[in-house]
Amino acid sequence: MKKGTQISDTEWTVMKVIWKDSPITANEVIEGLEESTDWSDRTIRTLLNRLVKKKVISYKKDGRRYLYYPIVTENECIKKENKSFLNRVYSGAVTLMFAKFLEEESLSDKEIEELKEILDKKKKR
Amino acid sequence: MKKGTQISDTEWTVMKVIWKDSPITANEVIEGLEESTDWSDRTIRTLLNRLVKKKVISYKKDGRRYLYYPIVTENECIKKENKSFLNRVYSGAVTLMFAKFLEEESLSDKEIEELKEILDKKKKR
DNA sequence: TTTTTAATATTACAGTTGTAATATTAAAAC
DNA sequence: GTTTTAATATTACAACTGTAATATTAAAAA
Repeated sequence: MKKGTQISDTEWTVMKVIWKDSPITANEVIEGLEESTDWSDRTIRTLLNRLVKKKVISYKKDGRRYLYYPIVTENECIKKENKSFLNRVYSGAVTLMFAKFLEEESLSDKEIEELKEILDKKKKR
Repeated sequence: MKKGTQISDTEWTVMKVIWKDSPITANEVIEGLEESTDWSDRTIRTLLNRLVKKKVISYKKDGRRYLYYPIVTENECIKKENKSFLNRVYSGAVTLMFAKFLEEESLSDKEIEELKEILDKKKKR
């Protein structure tokens, strides 16, 4: 994936399937999205092609099918998105962002404890 | 702002200026962005027009100038973006998102304490 | 070997976005 | 009142997106 490359909304949806289980055929991706979307199989194939063109995924031929696999890790992409979101909406202010999310998201006590632990670990180092 | 309306990257940049100080003239917005961007004044006027068309802002005439003001609050927009980001990248998993951000962002001990306090308050209710 | 079929490749098409340039118009200046 | 000028309005244009439809081709079936 080139430096400035972006993964669009719909492309993210496809990538989640691929990251979860690859190598994967087009048909398997299509199947994987059957329940959660109402996209035509054509649409999903278009998205696969675009992701190849963007060098986010690649493929190996297997007979007449392609086996797609990611060439960028999910973690890399997440980090990019994190940064871009944080800047776009919060001008980089992480704590403000956390506060805003906590305002609206309902978390269980357990989740809250989990987060506090993460924070503590963060502090120690 | 209609339900499905999106505010683009560059539009967000403009909106931050308007939310911070409105009513505001086009020239004031342009001035406000002079340092932080290298956009032509033309570009900024285009963005103002688009924001009006999207009903994110409106204006009152003042002689031959327009005084722009937001008709959607920053908080509303932030909430929308939060939700859409959380779903796009994390499929809605807040704690995972927090964890990922904490992995890469360096926070001061003070900030960490601040966040823990927010979490505690959250827990009590 | 010819036909069928299931993959992939190419093309479509309108709306959005980034990034302006040009045109029009109303207020100021003369 | 006519000219200048500074605002706004309209137009531009390519890349990216969402959402497919059609065309081509290589493998399978007959």
